[in-house]
Amino acid sequence: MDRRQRKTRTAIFSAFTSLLAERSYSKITVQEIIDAANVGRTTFYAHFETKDDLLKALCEELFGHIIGSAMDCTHTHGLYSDGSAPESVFCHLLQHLQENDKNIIALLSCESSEIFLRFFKDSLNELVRSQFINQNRKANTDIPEDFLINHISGSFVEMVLWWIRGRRKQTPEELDRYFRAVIEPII
Amino acid sequence: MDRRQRKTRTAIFSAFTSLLAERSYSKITVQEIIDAANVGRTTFYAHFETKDDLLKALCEELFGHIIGSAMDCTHTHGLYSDGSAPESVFCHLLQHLQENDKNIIALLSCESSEIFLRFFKDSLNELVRSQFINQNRKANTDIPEDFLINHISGSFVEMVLWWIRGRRKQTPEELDRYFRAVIEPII
DNA sequence: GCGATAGCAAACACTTTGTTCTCTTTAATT
DNA sequence: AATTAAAGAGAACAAAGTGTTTGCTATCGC
Repeated sequence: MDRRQRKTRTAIFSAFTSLLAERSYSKITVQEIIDAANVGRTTFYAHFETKDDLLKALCEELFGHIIGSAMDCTHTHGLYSDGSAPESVFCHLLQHLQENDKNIIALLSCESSEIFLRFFKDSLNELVRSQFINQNRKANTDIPEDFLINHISGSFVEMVLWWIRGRRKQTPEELDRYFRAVIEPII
Repeated sequence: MDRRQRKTRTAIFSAFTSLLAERSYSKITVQEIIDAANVGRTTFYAHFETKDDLLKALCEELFGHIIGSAMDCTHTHGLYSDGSAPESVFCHLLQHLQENDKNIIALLSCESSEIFLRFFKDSLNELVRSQFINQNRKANTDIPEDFLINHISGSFVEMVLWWIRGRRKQTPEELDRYFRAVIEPII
């Protein structure tokens, strides 16, 4: 990709992220993004069809990265399968968030955080599902697997939301312990 | 309240609900609501300041009712405290949803369902918290109560979302059983 | 029936959107 | 360094949506 293109793309993403820290997604106008990013109107529309399209692109950039890295992690340690392994995928994910790559914390803290968390949950659901396939679990066979998968990814995302709303007072390791306490008894 | 006022209010709510079944919240315009409800522009703005204001009013009408009824329920049976009581608050809530009063199912099924579920979760959180206060629980004292409250209301809402996305194939009683299976072990 | 209140319709100023045009700048390649 | 193709800037545009005002009519509660 052309150096200029990368530059504008970054400028737009970064302006958008800044604006999201102040205002809700629905209240941000394309014009404001353009002004903050210091690009021409035409340029914006050459990169993204609409504001929604920009949001989607940002989400893909954010979570593609994080989930990809978590996927690698599951190859060595599978979910919570082996009891007391300190390295769980969830802990890894939380540490990754903590690092705040691409200002992901700002986006998950903003007024419109739910948009991002919903996107996050969808990606996470796939990850959890892929791990559920080859796993020796407790005899919860009367509870549908699909329900459990949703429960795990759903409550993980709700935990992240809780953590962030509470100003992230816990370390990823603490959070991981909490999460284990509510998830391990049922899988 | 004036009979005419009630009539327009209902017309607007109902038009808004119909539109939400087709299109996402953000793509619905005030003009469309006005046309669908067959009211004058001035009339709409006499009732609601903005589209967001209308949404808020609708949510309050919906969940005020449901949560209020669940509150009564918790007076007799407290959450899941007494082991195998068939009447849990959660089951009650699910049955209430199933009745589809005020077309709540349509709203929770629509493209913008998350807006409503988020509102639902906030109300639910209060309900769960109020029940947690006077309750003899397991010795999970090293896990913060606040975390557990969030986990319970969060995963309930995620379950409802899962249920609705899966076209509500389970009965409220089945769902309640699933939910018990993942919640009772930890409280 | 009467006064008060709610609703309607049209027009309004204003904002936002997405497109089109022309012109300038920059990158990659030779 | 010169060339060419692509990218960006800026202005202007129609179209659509918002929220308000004004003048008039219909309806409610008493």
